[in-house]
Amino acid sequence: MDLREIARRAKVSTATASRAINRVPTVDPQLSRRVWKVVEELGYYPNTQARALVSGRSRIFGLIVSEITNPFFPEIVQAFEKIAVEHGYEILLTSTVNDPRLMASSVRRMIERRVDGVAVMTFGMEELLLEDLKSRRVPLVFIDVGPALPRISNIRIDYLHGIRQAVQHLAALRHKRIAFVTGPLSLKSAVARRNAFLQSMQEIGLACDPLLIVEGNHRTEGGMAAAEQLLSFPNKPTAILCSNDLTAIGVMKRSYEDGVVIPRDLSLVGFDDVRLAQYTLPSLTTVQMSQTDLAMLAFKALLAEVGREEPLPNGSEYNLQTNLLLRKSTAMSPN
Amino acid sequence: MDLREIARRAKVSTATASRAINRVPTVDPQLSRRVWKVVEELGYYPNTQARALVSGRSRIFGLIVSEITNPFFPEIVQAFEKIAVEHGYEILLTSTVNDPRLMASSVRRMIERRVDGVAVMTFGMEELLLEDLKSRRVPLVFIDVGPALPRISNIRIDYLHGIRQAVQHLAALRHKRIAFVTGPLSLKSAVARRNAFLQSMQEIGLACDPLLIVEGNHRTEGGMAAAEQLLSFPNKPTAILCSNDLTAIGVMKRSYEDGVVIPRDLSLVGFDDVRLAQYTLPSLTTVQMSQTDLAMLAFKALLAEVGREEPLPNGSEYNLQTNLLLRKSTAMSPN
DNA sequence: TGGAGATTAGCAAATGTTTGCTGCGACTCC
DNA sequence: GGAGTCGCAGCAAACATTTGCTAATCTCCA
Repeated sequence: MDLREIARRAKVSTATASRAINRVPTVDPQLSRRVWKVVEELGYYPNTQARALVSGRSRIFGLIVSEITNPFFPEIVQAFEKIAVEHGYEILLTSTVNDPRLMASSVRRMIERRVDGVAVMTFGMEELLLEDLKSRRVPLVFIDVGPALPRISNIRIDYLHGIRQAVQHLAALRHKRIAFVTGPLSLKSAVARRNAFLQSMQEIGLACDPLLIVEGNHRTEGGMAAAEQLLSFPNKPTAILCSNDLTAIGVMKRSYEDGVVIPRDLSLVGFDDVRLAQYTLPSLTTVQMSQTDLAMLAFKALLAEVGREEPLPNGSEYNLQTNLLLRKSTAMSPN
Repeated sequence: MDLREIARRAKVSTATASRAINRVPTVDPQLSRRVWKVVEELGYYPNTQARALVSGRSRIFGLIVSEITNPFFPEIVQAFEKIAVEHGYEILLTSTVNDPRLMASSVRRMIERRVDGVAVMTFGMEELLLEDLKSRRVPLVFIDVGPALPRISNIRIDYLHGIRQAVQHLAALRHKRIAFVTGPLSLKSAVARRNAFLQSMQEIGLACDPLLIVEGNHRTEGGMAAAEQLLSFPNKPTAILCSNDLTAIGVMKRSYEDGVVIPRDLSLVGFDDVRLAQYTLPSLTTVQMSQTDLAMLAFKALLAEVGREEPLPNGSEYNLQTNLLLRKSTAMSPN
């Protein structure tokens, strides 16, 4: 069943049928009604491929995330999908699992499906692989790491604000030896978080023992390994700040196994505020970075770019704040 | 840059260029090489929309899940995406959040994009809304609830196997008062799990106090509410089995708040085996239902259906086993 | 009554592929 | 050497839409 069929049954031309369906105002209301009647009766849905072909717009946005199984991302996907659907867009989701080959294949898939724009939510990996997209002038939106070029937007995340709050919160609880478990340092966002930590410590004149900065991988195992290391020191930290919540969950796990009670013996702060952070034992104090806002900003950035006739020479910028969320995993320092 | 451009530069017709790109064996290797050279040089990617239009196959499969933020589903999405990409398919993901309107809009989006098949992973809600897909002869695959019709496959889940293991495990630990927190009973899968529990209890001659069967919602809050209720009884259960892991995490949370120590005071068993179940405190004994296998079965079912000339009159069936996974949340009954 | 102008329906081209069919050239076989 | 066969390149139609342009009809006024 196609538009011609509709046109035939409504006794109009396909042109008129098309215009009626797209609610072009120049078509006679009576004809329009006739067309719509047939459409409803037959349950006709326009063929998006044909539409895309002639209009040159696929109404698909790509969404590249680093790992859909990291609970941070499903929330983004959900929010992005919601707003996309509201605007008549579809989403092409790819999860790169930090594998350059998968990233390359993602890009290829996006181009083949002729996406109208791509949100790159990998927080700083493999941007070089996006050359193909750039050269095709596909609007892109990045988290922090996008170059200042036409059609490329950036969402700037204020890591410092939330992390400074966290450090000051711990300092107020008399913690002096505060450790930081980073993400993989190949990730720009992980480096940014660590730097925000270092700066916050320095600001309030707290020494930062290099032994207390250990590299994790933004996953639970990394948190466990880091905790194992940190808790083995004779002069162990009394508080640990983590580059993301999954890492903090790993630290919790390892502490539990070692009989270290949180928050009595050890204060713990995460980053991201994944939904599950409310359900850890004890619930996790963490720096919130709103996944919903992030997704909405990214979508709006793309939509704005698609709508622009002449792209801005340096792309546009959006900002996202982070904020400390107090829960139950921090307490006064034991010593 | 399109196929015509490639053909022009390689000095062949578009027909030959097309065949070369699709590796049709009848084209002269020399011409083929010429075409491929140009393709590589220009970084040409075929336009999937045009392909879909003429071939009548979009090479997109729809994937409807009930909630992408439930950690059970991202694993499915990841596995489904992986196998789909390996077979040159794209995936159109929609999350219905158990909202009939969203389900309806999902279906509409799938039809508009002309998906070649849809995997319905909602475990038993709103199948009636899929009429549109059925009437268009789109291959569908369901979990348990699909009608026996041509082009409709089912993945039958053997809930009883794993749940029976769980019940017997608890019985062996001398538990007598075993509670069960169900999912929303509007979900067929939730009912099936509860029934498997009842049957398992009966098999070994354990009484089943109706007060100990309480309805949750497959989310953490539901687990918390259920635990609150169960732990308030004077004659409280010594073990709780949950319809999914999120529920179990809620039960854990509430128990922790009430000072009930798992597994010393209360044994707990989940269902699903989400990745996080390894990281709860203590780690969660649960009935595993492999998300990867589920996704792969679903994909294969769709692929088989797409490849079939004449559909089977009653669709096809696939089976998935469930198995108890022992971890640390169960122990000998305290009394 | 005629003509200008406004309104709106429909023709046909265009989008980027795939593929059935035709036909050309070369080879085989008797 | 000629008929038959085979291999393979290319023409052109088809897929389902949108949209620029043309033309037909109508309105209104001189």
